[in-house]
Amino acid sequence: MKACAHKHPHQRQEMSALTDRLRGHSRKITGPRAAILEILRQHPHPLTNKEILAALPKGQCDLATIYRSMHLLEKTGMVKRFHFGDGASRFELVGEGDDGHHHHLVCTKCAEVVEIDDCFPTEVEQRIAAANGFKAVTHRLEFFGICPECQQTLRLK
Amino acid sequence: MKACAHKHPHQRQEMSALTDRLRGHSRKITGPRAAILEILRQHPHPLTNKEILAALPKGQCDLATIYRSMHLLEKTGMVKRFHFGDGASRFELVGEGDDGHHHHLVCTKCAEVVEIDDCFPTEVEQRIAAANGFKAVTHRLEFFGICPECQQTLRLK
DNA sequence: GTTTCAGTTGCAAATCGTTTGCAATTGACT
DNA sequence: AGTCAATTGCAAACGATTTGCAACTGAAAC
Ligand SMILES: [Mn+2]
Ligand SMILES: [Mn+2]
Ligand SMILES: [Zn+2]
Ligand SMILES: [Zn+2]
Repeated sequence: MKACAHKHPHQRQEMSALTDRLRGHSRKITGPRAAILEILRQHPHPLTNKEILAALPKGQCDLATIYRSMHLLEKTGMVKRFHFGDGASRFELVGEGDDGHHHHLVCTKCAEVVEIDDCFPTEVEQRIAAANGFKAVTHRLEFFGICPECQQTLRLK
Repeated sequence: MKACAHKHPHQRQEMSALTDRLRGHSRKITGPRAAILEILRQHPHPLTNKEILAALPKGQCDLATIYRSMHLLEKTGMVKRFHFGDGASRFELVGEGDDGHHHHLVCTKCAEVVEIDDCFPTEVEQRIAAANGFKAVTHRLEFFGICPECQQTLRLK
């Protein structure tokens, strides 16, 4: 029995580990980047760029810089991009060596997000890939519903 | 044994059936709407609004009208909206009585789309919903990979 | 067939998330 | 401290989508 070999989702990463990873890609550790990483570190859920901006000490960093930073972090595999179906991309820190693949359960009323450990069955995915001659097949999967609190709210109306 | 009771994916619908459904929602059958429905009828895959516009006899209808029509058709349950992760929404006609829930396999190189019949296991989804106290849980799921033709192309480079 | 009017449309302007050009700034190395 | 490529802020540009508004048109009612 393996003891949690690789799936430690949402374990807060050390800031030094993060900056080391950036340096490893020969990138500068700038004020804005450190601030952004700090925000991501503190939030174990996907954040939009605007949410990151709002969480930042005001005037700490321009929105355009956040967009550029997220591209960089995505390219270096330090964050994973998620889509919840509204227009905006959301980003979450990814553990070293992890590819960040996982899924969420989102409340369609209040946007609460729950991290989900289940994944689409590999065998079925492989069968789908093979049946259509596709290679390197992966998937995006998100769940949507009404959270307990919003069920309450609805009942009262 | 039931003979294909409800899942007849992508069976081309009669235009009259479509206009009847719209009338059923007390909406006018206008030139633009008929033209849009005709395009959707002919395409068994999700289309962006811009693709619909391009497929339309030129000048047949304004892009804003297509956006408005897709909202209407979505609200009345005649089309289903899909997200492939690029900015744009895509729409597909939904059979009468069907909710249109299904998934796709998309080539990340050439954007070819394959319709998929598999779905996320209901039992697992229910377990996820129950474990988190969520109600009315559903999911969005799309597969991405490299299609046979693009595998060829890549090999040649 | 004509009248009537709410529903619909085209067009332009507005909005939203995101990208980009550019000149000024700044980490990291010497 | 000096150098220089990488980085940033700011404003303009962009692509998808929405919206205000005046003109227009199905379809129900005469
Ligand atoms: Mn997550
Ligand atoms: Mn489809
Ligand atoms: Zn998965
Ligand atoms: Zn499904």
